[in-house]
Amino acid sequence: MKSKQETKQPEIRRKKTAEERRQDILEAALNIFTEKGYNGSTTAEIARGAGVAEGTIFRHFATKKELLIAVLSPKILEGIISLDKKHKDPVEFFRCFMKNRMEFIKENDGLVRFMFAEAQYHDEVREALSNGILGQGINIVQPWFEKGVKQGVFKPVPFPSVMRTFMGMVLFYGVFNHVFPGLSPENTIEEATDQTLEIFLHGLMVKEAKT
Amino acid sequence: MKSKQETKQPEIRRKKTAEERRQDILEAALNIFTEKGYNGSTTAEIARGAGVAEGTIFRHFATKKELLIAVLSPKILEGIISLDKKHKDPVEFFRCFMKNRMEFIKENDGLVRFMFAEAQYHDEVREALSNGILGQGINIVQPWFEKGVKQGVFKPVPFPSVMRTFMGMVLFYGVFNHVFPGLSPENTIEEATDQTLEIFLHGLMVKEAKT
DNA sequence: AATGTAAGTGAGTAATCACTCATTAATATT
DNA sequence: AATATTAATGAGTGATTACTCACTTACATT
Repeated sequence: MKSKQETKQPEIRRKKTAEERRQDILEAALNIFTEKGYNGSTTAEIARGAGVAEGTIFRHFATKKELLIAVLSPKILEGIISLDKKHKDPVEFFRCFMKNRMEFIKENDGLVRFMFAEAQYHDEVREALSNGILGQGINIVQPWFEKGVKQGVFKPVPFPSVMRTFMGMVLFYGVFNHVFPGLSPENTIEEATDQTLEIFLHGLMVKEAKT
Repeated sequence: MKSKQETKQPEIRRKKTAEERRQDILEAALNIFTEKGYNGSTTAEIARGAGVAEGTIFRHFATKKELLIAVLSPKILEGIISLDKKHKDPVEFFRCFMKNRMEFIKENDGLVRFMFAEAQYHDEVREALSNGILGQGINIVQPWFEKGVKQGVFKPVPFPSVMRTFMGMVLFYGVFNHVFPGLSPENTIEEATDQTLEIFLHGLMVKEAKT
């Protein structure tokens, strides 16, 4: 009789390290969270997605909320830092930065929308976003903006407004395409970036039409 | 013995019309939804907020989701239409429109954030938003934009990009202040609008710095 | 006053949820 | 080989959920 060996699972035990299991869970959680939202996702579904038992989740994360934080924390800074090149002038910097950000958003579209959606309801998400994105974002953008102002190429608009309009234009790229599909049908990232940057830097009005 | 008269509720019965009750429920639902999100809100809590029994909710709305739709539907168009004045030129129109929109968002901040947050997860919300806001928005904005292009005051940027950047800047005003409080500390709507409009119309760069 | 109808109620219900725990198994240590 | 440790399991649990329904009540009609 081969009862015990065959009736029980023959293969699903430990073939991965604890860390790998953790990553499986995080990955599945991210997928399900972004699709259904935090409160709309169940730990059972996440377990299924990760290919583990539900109890396993709680061995790695004390609560569901802790799982949420763990999912977002690394993602919040990811991609922010990748501004390695030395840019010569502020305009060049903003061009690269916007292109870089919009590509990131295009690729991590669901994640970005999820982060800002859940930030509405969870203090922890809001704080993580605020500390991560804003903190890093300011550190990177503000010096370049101020340099541009000093050089006389940028207007002395208050920096928060610059940051706000910039982020709004860039972040809304993902939201817009998701909520209003069918619009901007064959807009490539390059075109979208160029047109967004054009408005951000030079505005919608033609120069000659000065008041 | 006064048992039956006193143990039961002495006063809470019909003093309002069915329509008034419905409005009470919608109002309470809106408050609780915007605070905790759709899936984070319970019908029990909404009933409490509206001062009715839980069963009463389901006499007016078949399901919780139907309540969500009923909450949003009128709000989606509200305020959109209030562009009654005849504007003389496109620039003037965009100035008024942006000011109008940003005031609306400032006042209905929670609602707006809620709509876009839930649009991530519910097809019905997305469609309502898409049909309502975009449909009406395009009808209003596009003619003015095209008029401006014909007059030579606006650049011939593809309209979707104009709409997207405009909406992004405007809508993100509410999100920004909520997610990143402490920034732009004493920014009045007027200042914020002016600075946003400045960037939208003329861009961040000074004119002389033409390439 | 009697009766019919529409509105409101809240205890009840089946389903679902996040989370637990006793048990089992895989690895490390001796 | 024996033992200890760590990881994984999934049936079970109490709490919570959206929704129901038998009943009560307020009003309108006669």
